[in-house]
Order: sequence, then structure tokens, then C-alpha cells
Amino acid sequence: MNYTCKKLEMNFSKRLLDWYKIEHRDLPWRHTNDPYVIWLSEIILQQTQVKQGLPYFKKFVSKFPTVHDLANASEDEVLKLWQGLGYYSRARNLHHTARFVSKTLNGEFPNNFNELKTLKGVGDYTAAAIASFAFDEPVAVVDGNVQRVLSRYLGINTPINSTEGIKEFKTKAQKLIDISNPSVYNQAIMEFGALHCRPKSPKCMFCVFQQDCVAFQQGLQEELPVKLKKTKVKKRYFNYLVLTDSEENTIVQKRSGPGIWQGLYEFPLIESEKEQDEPISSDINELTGLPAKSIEVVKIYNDEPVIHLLSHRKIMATFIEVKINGPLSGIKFSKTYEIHKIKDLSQLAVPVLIQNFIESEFSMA
DNA sequence: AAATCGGGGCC
DNA sequence: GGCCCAGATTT
Repeated sequence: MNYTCKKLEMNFSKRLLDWYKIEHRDLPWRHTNDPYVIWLSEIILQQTQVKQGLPYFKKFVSKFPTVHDLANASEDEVLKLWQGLGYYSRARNLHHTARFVSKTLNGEFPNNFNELKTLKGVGDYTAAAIASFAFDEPVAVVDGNVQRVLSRYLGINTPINSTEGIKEFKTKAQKLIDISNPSVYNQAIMEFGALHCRPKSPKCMFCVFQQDCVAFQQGLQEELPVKLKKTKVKKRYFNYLVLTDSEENTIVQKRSGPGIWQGLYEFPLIESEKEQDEPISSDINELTGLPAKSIEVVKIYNDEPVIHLLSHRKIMATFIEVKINGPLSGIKFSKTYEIHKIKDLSQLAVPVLIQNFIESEFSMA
């Protein structure tokens, strides 16, 4: 390493930390060294903006103050509290890891990057975050913010989501980290990416890095970082059967993997290749195991399909009311359905698509 | 290397 | 409509 390079690094860190001291947000997970709380915050914040994750963080810390509290909860409880945040494998892994740390490690989190990475749901980024924030290990975090800052500052146009780019940005990030204060440095570079060197209209006019930033000097800040296109969104058609009986019961099923919403509940589902006007009663019969005689009325709640957008799916959903003669309780179903009071559906963890339906149809006084 | 996995916010 | 977000895991 030559002298010029070293001087530049120190310059980078000093300017970054000076900016951070003035501009940083006051966020609750920055007031602790507890690896449990830091781990919890980092899982919640994966692919999630601070504004969206903050209320979930508060709920979880309040309900599960220690890793043992989280470990002693059921997976259904954890999923219910996670409901609406998305990427539900995070919640399942969170619960799994809590039990592992609580029972196998006696509540002691691993205290270094390599061992942290062995935990389920903890990858390179999260291991670096916990290791630096909780244990002052000088390992650089590399998230979307860091990649954006470095691609602009250093003028790197390697796609950030390519194999080569992922490796390159890790190397550059590790070279720039301030090993005398890895915790604050890591917080600072992410905060700088989130607030100042933001994706759209970065605040280059007031930037402490104007002199050194390759992107700014060449007017490329809007072109960087480069990212490979994502895969096309596919359509899926979900037809939900909302059974109602004489006792205000209905039946639901827990989704099992692989696929979306694993572990969450939904109504009996008929998925079709295309839009389907009306499911045939034989479908209903087959799905529920109920004799055709006991099905009284079939009606569609929504005229037009409800469109539910995911990052990689476009779901067109219809909800079909199926009135059953007599009580559902006591009927033996062909699949593993659970009977619940309609008013108790709010106790279950469900996808936002289902939650919206329940609220619009069943929550009226 | 590419696909999967959510939902909200912003333009 | 497209892109982004304190990414990890599976195929």
C-alpha cells in the first residue's frame, strides 16, 4: 500500500464520520451493544427500509426482551408479529436461531464474523453488522447503501448484483473501513447512502466528497450504480373458497413450503392457469370433501380479481363465498384444514392479501 | 449464475 | 410502471 492510497482512506473516513456526527438519525438499535437486539434489528431491516421496520423492531423488543423470550414463543406467535413485513423466511429463521442460541449456546451469541455466519438467516452483511456493532470487529458491511456509495465514489460500473461485482465491492469496502472505529464507520457509510448518496437525486451539491468522488467529477452519479435487470413478474391466479356455516365458522389451511407465504394461513385455495369465472362445484367438493348437497350457495365477493403485487409475482385473486348447510364442526375434511370462528381469524398470521379481505368483509360492526 | 422470497414508498 | 430497500438461501 502506498502513501497516497493510505492518505485517501483516512480522508474518506474522517469526512464520513464528520458528516455522520451531524446528520445521523437517532435510531433505537444504535443505543445498545446487546448482540441479541442488534441481531434482531438486522434481520428485520434486511431488504426493508428503516421506516417500515422500526415499528416491528419496537414490537419485538417489547414482547421478547431477551433471546430466551423469543425462543420460548411459538413459531405461530412470531409469524403473527411479523405479519405484513414480508420475506417470512426471515421470521422462521429468526425463531429457529433464537432457539439455537437460547438452548444450545446458553443464550450467548457467537462473538465473531465467521461463527455468526453459521446462524440460519445470517449472511455476509448481517454477520459483519453484528460483529462490528456488538464486538468491534473490523469487518466492513456491504449492503445496497454501501454498494451505491462506493460505486459512485470510486467510479465502479461493475453490476452490483453480479458475482464479480459482489466480490469487488466487498474487497473495496474492506480496504476503506476505519479499523480504529469499525462500529461507527459501518453505521456511517450506510447512513450516508440512505440519506445523502441516495438512489435518486443524490445531494451532490452539498457533498463532502465532491473533490474525490469519481461519479460527481464525471457527472455519472445518476448512472451509478449499475444493476443487472431482474426477472420478469409472472402472473398467478388464486381462487379462495370462503366457507361459512350456521355457526359463523370457516376453514383455513397453513401454507407449507416451498413457495410464498410459508407458515401463514389462508382459505382453501384453487389455483388456476388463467382467470376462472366460477369454480365448478366438483372442485369445491374435491377440495373440502363435502357432499354437493350440503353446499347451498356459491357467490363471488369481488367482481374483478383483487390484484396483489409481489416483487416477482402478480397475483389475481378471487374470493368465493360457499355457504354450507349446517355446522362445519364435526365434518371430517380430506385435507388438513382447521376450523376457526370468523371473528378469531385475526389471531392467525395471514398474508396481507388475506388480511385485507378479512378486514373489508368481516370487520364491520 | 439465476431464481426465489413481500410489501411499502417513491417517482 | 419501474426501482429501491441495513439480503439470504435455494436451484
